[in-house]
Amino acid sequence: MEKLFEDLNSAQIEAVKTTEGPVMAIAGAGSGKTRVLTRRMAHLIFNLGVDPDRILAITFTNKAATEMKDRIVALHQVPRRAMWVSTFHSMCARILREHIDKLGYDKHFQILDDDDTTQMIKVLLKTLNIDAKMFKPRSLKNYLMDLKSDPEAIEDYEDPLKGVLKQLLPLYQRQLKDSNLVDFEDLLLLTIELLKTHRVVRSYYQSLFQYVMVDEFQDTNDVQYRLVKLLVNKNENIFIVGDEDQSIYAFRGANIANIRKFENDYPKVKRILLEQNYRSTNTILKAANNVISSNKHRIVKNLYSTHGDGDPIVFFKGYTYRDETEYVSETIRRLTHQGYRYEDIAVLYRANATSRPFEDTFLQKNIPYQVVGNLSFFKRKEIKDMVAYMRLIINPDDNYSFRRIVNEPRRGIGNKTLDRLSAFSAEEDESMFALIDHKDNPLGNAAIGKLKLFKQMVLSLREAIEQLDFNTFMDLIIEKTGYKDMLQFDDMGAVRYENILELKTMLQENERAFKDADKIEVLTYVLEDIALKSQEDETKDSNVVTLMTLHGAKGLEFRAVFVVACEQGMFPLFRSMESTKALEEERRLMYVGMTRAKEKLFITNAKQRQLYGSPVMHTDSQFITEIGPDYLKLEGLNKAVSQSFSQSARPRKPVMETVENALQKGDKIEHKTFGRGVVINVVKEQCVIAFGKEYGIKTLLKDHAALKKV
DNA sequence: CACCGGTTTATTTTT
DNA sequence: TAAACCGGTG
Repeated sequence: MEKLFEDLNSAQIEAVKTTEGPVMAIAGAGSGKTRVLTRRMAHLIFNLGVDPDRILAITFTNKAATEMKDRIVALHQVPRRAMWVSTFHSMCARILREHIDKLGYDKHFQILDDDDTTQMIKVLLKTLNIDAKMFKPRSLKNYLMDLKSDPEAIEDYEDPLKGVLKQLLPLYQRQLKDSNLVDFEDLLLLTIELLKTHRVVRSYYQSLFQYVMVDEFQDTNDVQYRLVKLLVNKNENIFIVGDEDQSIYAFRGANIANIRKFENDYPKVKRILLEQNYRSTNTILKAANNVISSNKHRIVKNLYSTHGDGDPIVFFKGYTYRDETEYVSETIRRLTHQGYRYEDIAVLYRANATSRPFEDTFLQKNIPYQVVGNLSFFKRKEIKDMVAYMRLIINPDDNYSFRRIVNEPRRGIGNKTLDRLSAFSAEEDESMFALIDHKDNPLGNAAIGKLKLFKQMVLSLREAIEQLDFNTFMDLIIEKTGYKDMLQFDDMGAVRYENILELKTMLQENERAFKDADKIEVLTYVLEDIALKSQEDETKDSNVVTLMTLHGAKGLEFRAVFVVACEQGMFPLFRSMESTKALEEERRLMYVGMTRAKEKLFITNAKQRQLYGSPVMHTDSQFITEIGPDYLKLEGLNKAVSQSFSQSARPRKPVMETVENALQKGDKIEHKTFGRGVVINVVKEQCVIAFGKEYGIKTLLKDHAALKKV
């Protein structure tokens, strides 16, 4: 049993062995945080005899949860299902599935993902006669979610937005409940409500979870913090791990201050610092440290590594993005000749769209790759449609799914009809599906006829489910709904059909896992899984280069890492350049990116990049400057034009200077009505300016009178 | 109601 | 650039 500790350093051992009372581990990048968590869990189970299901371990992503479970299972024989190792959201779903009836929902509730929520808001805006141009559904969604966790905050908004939100929120919430749906925020909030209002349930879970661990604590938001507090019992056996330098989810409400708050709320807390880095070379660590040290207000850590200095970081600058993708491809080729495998290499970028040109080049050069997280499998239209069919079959009250597929494939049921039926549904307080053959419904006979046929079909599928295995059941769905026929006329039909087959496989796997369970229960569970795992994590393609966002890379490591498109405006993003807070978060993102690399780090960019379809000139990311010249080896344009660090050395074209002296990219401006903004592009007489949230991005005449440089 | 084609518009990160 | 949106026609 001492094996559990033999490859740990003393700080790590302390973190593993201190099981009683509140503990906070400040874990720098690459300090073996996951190892500590896993060992701690193993220590509890095997040395101290704690039941696996009495430990609650919260991770940030499904990927992390799966990995942790794998490690424990591999280490010792513990049944997977017994463990409470999950994300906040899936933990909540698991609790609610058991108890949600106490809050007036049905236990077959389904989970609405973000896209669904936005769609729903769009429809609601229409019924409220609110112009979706003035109030973007996407940003309304964000406001709405914020408001749900903090209803008081409504007073902080100003009319007309305030008025819109006041109308929208109750309507949205009622629709959800009527359809027996919950959104991501509800999962957390309803669980809190449940625990607060039901003493018995609360004390059950509090005594069940003898030990609670929370990973990536710097990324918890206030609601999640509240939830953790509710689950921890008076023994206060809570262990949190975090690193404020890696907090990159403020946009989702993550609150770094929660780390400090934790120290206040649990005064007996023991603080452990994990400073030894097992991952990167000292060059990489020092460079990353140079970058992050520009952030104010942080606990200064002293990361060190025993891996030596290693190679310098390469900074390649290309003229166009083509140069950049070429360079990355060639370098990958070279690395593979030096013994690197494709799976040792990652290409990281700020925004998903950046992956495109890299994919093109890799394809052309036969470099095997995998893009993580872009259009996830479960977000594809055909999959969403199939899911909607299954949801409606399980739960006919689900107006949202009803609307999605009632005319997919085309059944001659148009928007007019649906709007009427929807309004009627609101009046009668019954689902659209149920009201189809209501005697007073305000629809034409033709429409009623078509709707009745649809209803018949859904009901017959509902009857079929208990008798059939999932394989036959899915076949029946695509057959009866006409979906299969529709695909034959679709250019993408074959691919879409393939995807549906994949979904079928997934259902069958679950069928096998829960042999004796009721079909509807299993299906409910699978649909929940799909909603929570919109970020597919089972793409375990072997030996391929990984392309992903910097956010997606959190918690991972690679022997060689490329951080690409490092230009002012791309990374950090234009929008983030206005406020220090946003800029500091971008900087942490850079820190996370750099510290993913074990041996080799490449930072690349291009002077000119295609943006919104037209070429735009960019300067180097300020983060490159922040690394400082000592750790960088220059390649590409850098070499020819000498260093980008001495501004004066760079020759300028005087012609452009005079033409464009009025406004330039990156200038901060003030507009009479739109307020402050940043110029993100200048094309001839026009310029594109990013204003604050309310106004978004606007294209204006460059020398407009309302514009003023600040 | 479905379909076509022209026009506008938006570009961050994720459970 | 590409996807979403709009408005007119069959």
